[in-house]
Amino acid sequence: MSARAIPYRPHNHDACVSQALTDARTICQRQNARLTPIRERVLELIWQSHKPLGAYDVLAELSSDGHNAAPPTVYRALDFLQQHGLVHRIASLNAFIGCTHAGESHTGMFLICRACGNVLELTAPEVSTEVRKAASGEGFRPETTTLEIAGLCPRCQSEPGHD
Amino acid sequence: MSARAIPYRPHNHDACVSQALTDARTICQRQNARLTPIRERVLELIWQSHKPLGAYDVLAELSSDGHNAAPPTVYRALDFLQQHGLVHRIASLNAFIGCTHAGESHTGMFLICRACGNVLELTAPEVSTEVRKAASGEGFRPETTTLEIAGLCPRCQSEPGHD
DNA sequence: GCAAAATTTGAAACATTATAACATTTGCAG
DNA sequence: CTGCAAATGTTATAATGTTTCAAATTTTGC
Ligand SMILES: [Zn+2]
Ligand SMILES: [Zn+2]
Ligand SMILES: [Zn+2]
Ligand SMILES: [Zn+2]
Repeated sequence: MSARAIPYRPHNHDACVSQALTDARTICQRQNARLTPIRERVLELIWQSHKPLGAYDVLAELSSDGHNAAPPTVYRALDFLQQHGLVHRIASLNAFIGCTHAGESHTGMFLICRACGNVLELTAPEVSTEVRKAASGEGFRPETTTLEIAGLCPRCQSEPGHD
Repeated sequence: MSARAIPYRPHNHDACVSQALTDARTICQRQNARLTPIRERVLELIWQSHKPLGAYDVLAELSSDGHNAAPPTVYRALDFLQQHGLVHRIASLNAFIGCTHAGESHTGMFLICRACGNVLELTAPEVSTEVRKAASGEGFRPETTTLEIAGLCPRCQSEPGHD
């Protein structure tokens, strides 16, 4: 819930992870939700980088932990984490990423670099406002928004092939 | 490429379909693309309603046509139709829907009714503008936008359970 | 503490969506 | 006609996600 690093550039990512885990514990406590070991481990795995991770990638990591897990284990953990706003699903990639605005009420907008795979989550109130306007212009009552932008991140525009 | 019907309400849908097919023929001719029988049939099936259709739904329809099709047949036809801007894939549903702005350069925004399943495609320039602004504020160069809004259409707000 | 209830996890099978690889056919240019 | 490229057929397989029921764990009421 403090200032966020820019995923596209090298940074102390361990700080991202431990911040995310700390935030998650706080949030779950506030919501009387149980952040069990499996759930916490899945969150940690999702946060292993700023590139979205597929459910089966998580599963593989759990297995190499020695944990004999099946797909429902992962999907259940991911459902829980989504429900409590700790991870987001990127529909265009069938993959999951840690929320960088956990605890804040927000509608995520995701900038997905097609070259390096990193994803930046933004909150863009002006976008949300225009979306709401467009929807209500049609009499439509919006509930959930999926907004994913694929393109090139600053770094991949200037140094193709990094990472 | 004329005025569009509102999917949420009863309308002469045959007119939607024949308009879509006519437009498709024109567009493919202009682009020197071959709208083969299979591709045209898949487009017609996709247009059978304003509810997105899964690839395997299309496959099943083809089969009941007596056409002995396999998944690649459908996915190839859908790829072709997408490439030529005749259908869109709805990422949040893993399903496909006919483009109502074929031939116009546009970025679709989809209003998806979670009750009746109908989808309205909009072009919202203000939304696109704000998205571009938000992206360039991060130095990001956007290429493709996925914008899908789930919620309740006007009809399902007032008459729950129709259709 | 202790038994009943609710939540969480384990495990096996299955369902759905999508692609890979290679053979065959079709349309078209020369 | 003939040869080439595009399109389709065919089979198999990969990737993603769900259902179902049993077992274990945690919470709750007493
Ligand atoms: Zn980081
Ligand atoms: Zn990048
Ligand atoms: Zn219609
Ligand atoms: Zn509706």
